[in-house]
Amino acid sequence: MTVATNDPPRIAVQAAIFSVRAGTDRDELMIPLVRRTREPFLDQWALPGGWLGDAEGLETAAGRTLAATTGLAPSWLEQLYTFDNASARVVSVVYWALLRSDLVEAQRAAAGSPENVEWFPVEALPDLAFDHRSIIEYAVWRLRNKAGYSRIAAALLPDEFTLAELRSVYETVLGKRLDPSNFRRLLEGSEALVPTEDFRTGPHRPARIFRYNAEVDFADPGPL
Amino acid sequence: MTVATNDPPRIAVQAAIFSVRAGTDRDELMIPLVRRTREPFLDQWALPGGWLGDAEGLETAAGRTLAATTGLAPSWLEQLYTFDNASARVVSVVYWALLRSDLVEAQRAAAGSPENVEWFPVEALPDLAFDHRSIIEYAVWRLRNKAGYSRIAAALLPDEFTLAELRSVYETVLGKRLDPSNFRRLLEGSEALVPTEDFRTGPHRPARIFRYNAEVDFADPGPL
DNA sequence: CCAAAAGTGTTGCACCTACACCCATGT
DNA sequence: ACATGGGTGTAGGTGCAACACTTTTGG
Repeated sequence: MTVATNDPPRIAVQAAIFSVRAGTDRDELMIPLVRRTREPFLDQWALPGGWLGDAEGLETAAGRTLAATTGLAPSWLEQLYTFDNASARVVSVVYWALLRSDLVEAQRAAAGSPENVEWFPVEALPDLAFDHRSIIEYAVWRLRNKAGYSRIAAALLPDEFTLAELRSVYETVLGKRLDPSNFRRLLEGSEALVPTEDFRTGPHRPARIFRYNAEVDFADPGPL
Repeated sequence: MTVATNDPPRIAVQAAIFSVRAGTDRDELMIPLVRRTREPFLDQWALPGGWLGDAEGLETAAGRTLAATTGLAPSWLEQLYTFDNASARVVSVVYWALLRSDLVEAQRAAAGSPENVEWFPVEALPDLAFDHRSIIEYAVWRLRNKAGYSRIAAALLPDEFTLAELRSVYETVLGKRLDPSNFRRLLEGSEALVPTEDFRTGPHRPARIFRYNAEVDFADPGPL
């Protein structure tokens, strides 16, 4: 692919999309990648994305990419960073997103995966096109970071969940075990969760089911 | 200004540039703005910026804007956010930067301010073009935030400084008074500063002069 | 009765805040 | 001498991590 030196730069939008998958030991943080169908990096895995459409907003374009890749709307979507590739005359705006794991499962069962899309654990990525590996690492860093002071992890779960399920998400995202009792106290003190009257049963004492407090925001003001 | 619907979007780069100015009571956080010379928002104040040049990198363009506005190179430069204005067919990548206050003073004394550039305290901004006011508020939020866990504030001072001078910068950035003794302990425990053998004299006990420890980074991995 | 997870209580440590106090200089 | 800021010491409080312990279910 050759580009005339004075073409105006084109604008691409890409998305690092995260969800969690139940694993045997602990859960895994998963990300969907697409196999490239053209040069450069033909047949390599890459972040899903596309060109910014005429009269299209950046976030809209990111949502469109998400829908094309997963058939779903994100429960969280935030801009990550804007990269330039002066030699290729491309500026690429990368977003990161969270999807509810139950919706991902349902969608896969119903519609299967689109051609050329595959989910990988972030701990075991294949070779990636461009510098997409370091972009993903940066996105993971942001996710971890934000999980510390915000309630984002909730966006990976259904509306209703037990504390153990939520804790498992945090453990997956943060990559370390958390003390159940301390975790409970932290969240019960935070106003972020509302207890329901329902319980999840199993071979153990029933666990109370919670939902998010819709009043509570996800911290940090955002650009606007 | 009218734009054909199918023009490719143009890419603008803007910079929110910060420095501190000694005030009578406490110091002030200052930001340079430029008066617009064309519609829309003719004659209103706005963030300095310009179009991304052919084959120019984003950060390079931000540095160029900085030099044009202040005649200086920043001691800190970081991408803030990318905004779109679909109706105007513009995508604008905003950076934020820190300048050493001594260099700003020296430059003003030597060369004066460029035409149409004026520094304002962030606490007393004029009416601004576009949504630049909220962009500046977001940049201030990021600066405050980062000052908490990083050593950025140092980028606003000369190479050598006393603890009181550094504390004053933190107080300006964070907008609150800090306890001198606790501030000292915090930084002395952090490895971020290296004591020199010099002292700053005045009508009081001489204050030891410090410099930054070049080994210490400014936290957070950045996108690459 | 036992295993397993839910949920409660308690203790200790680390860190931060506030503030009392001494030190060294210029005027 | 004294005013001013530099610099040290210390006591109280807050929050978190670790862990012992009780509770409630299914098998």
